[in-house]
Amino acid sequence: MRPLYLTNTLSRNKELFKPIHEGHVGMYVCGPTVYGDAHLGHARPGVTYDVLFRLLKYLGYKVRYVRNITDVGHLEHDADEGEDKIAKKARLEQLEPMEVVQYYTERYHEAMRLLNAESPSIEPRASAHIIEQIEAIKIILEAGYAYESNGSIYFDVRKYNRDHNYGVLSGRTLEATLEGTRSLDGQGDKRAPYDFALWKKAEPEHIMRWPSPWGDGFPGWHLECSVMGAKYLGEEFDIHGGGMDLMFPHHECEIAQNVASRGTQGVHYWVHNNMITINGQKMGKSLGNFITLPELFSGSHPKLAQAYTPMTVRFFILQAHYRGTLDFSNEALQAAEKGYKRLMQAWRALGSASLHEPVRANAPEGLSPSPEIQSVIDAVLDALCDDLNTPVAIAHLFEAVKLINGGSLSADDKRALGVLFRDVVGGVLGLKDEEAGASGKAEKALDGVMGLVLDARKKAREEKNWAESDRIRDTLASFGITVKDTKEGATWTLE
RNA sequence: GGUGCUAUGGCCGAGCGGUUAGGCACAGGUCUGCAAAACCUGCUACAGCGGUUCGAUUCCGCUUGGCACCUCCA
Repeated sequence: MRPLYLTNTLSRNKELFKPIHEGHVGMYVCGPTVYGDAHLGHARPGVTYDVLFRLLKYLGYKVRYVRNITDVGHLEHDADEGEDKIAKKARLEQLEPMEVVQYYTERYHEAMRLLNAESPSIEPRASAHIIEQIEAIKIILEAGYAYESNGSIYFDVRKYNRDHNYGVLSGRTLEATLEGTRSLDGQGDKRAPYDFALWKKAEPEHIMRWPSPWGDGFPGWHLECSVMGAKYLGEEFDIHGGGMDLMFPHHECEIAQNVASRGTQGVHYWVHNNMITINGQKMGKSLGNFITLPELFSGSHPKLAQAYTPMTVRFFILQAHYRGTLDFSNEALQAAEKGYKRLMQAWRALGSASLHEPVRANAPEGLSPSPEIQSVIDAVLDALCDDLNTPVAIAHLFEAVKLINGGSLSADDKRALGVLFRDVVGGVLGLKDEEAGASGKAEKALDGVMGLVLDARKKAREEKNWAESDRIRDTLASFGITVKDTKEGATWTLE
């Protein structure tokens, strides 16, 4: 099996990936809070961990990929009464909380589907694991690392830090944590500002609530990942992914909870993707640069010069390394769109037969491509296995594009590249040709009609009737159909 | 204030102690009735100041700038 290296936040180093159980990988990724539409930021982990999932499978691992849905809601401190986000939205729209959850969960799934992100193996909901969370709290209480205060349970960070290291992941010390802590609502119940809630007492107006030994309430927001990760992947598992903004406090607290409740940090490799910025700044509702995925795909946002297809967005994300910030701008997206199209065009030139075949996780079998082609193939795979270096992999793919466009490839070279595109571009990077293939009835009809039209134009050209030829081309262009004359004849694309 | 990250050519974005990343844009050329595409060529950057080194964009220090987290956040 080809070795895979991943940057582990715990060590801040690139480490050789070794799964706990040979041939199997357990991977947990922090999923969305479903109280609003998925935004540009969600696309980053959505695509990044999808590629990791696909790559692991390509390498031959059997992978269980768990991505949670946070439907209990987190405390919203900028809300009036520390009201639950989901409950607040429900109040505003006069909906049941679970109705909101259902609606946005489906919207999220649709956005991920459009981005061609595969479904996780398990997608557990926090609300379906209240019992497990209560059990975990009991254990932490018994272990002495939590205390009850006014109907809520808090994690005793100071005590924990005496026995263990609170800050292994983020590199913070307790004092450092204290420095920046601001005074927040409901701090009065805590012994120390850095203590975090395991269980929160529900005020009467709080809609989302569950009974517990400590009265009606809801679980603290760090707990669900600890509990669901252990439930579906075991008390120790291989990979935990999420956004860098979750590193502290969320992931740090997860580790503390794991150690306190089961005596192990639980996670072997912490993988963190960086943020997407807009003109150098983080996206935020208050900054007015908050773009949702539906808006991005339809172009309906003042910051957008045009609509961008899901594959353009995916390609755009893949063109940067996941650990660096990625700056969004119309220019950058437009450049990505062109690059993506060029890559797809080369794929098409390779022969459409290889486009939609099922992926088989094998190296080109029985082919003997030229050394030049083989080295490109190796370079692409090496890059992907080097901490998911998709930009370098793509750079090498463009070498292949040049060779393909150059035309003098042997049959074996073409087939080897066909396998590379099918398994890696399609299978691992998850890129698909948005223009390929007529699938619907209307598309098939258009295909036929276009054949007819181009036939007529061909006739006109043979008669050197340029006026008629150009008239057809210009008219088609006004419908958004671009005609290009190649050596093999005219081709067309619909914008 | 604390913690961490970062500073690359017109734009996006890799990388590295000595070699052209790549994409987009731009310019010239080939091809073409024209256009587009494709192909070829050009554009050779690494914030500033010191240091280590035979040699630094790549390592170290300082300066200046940017960003993120510390508060829900992908």
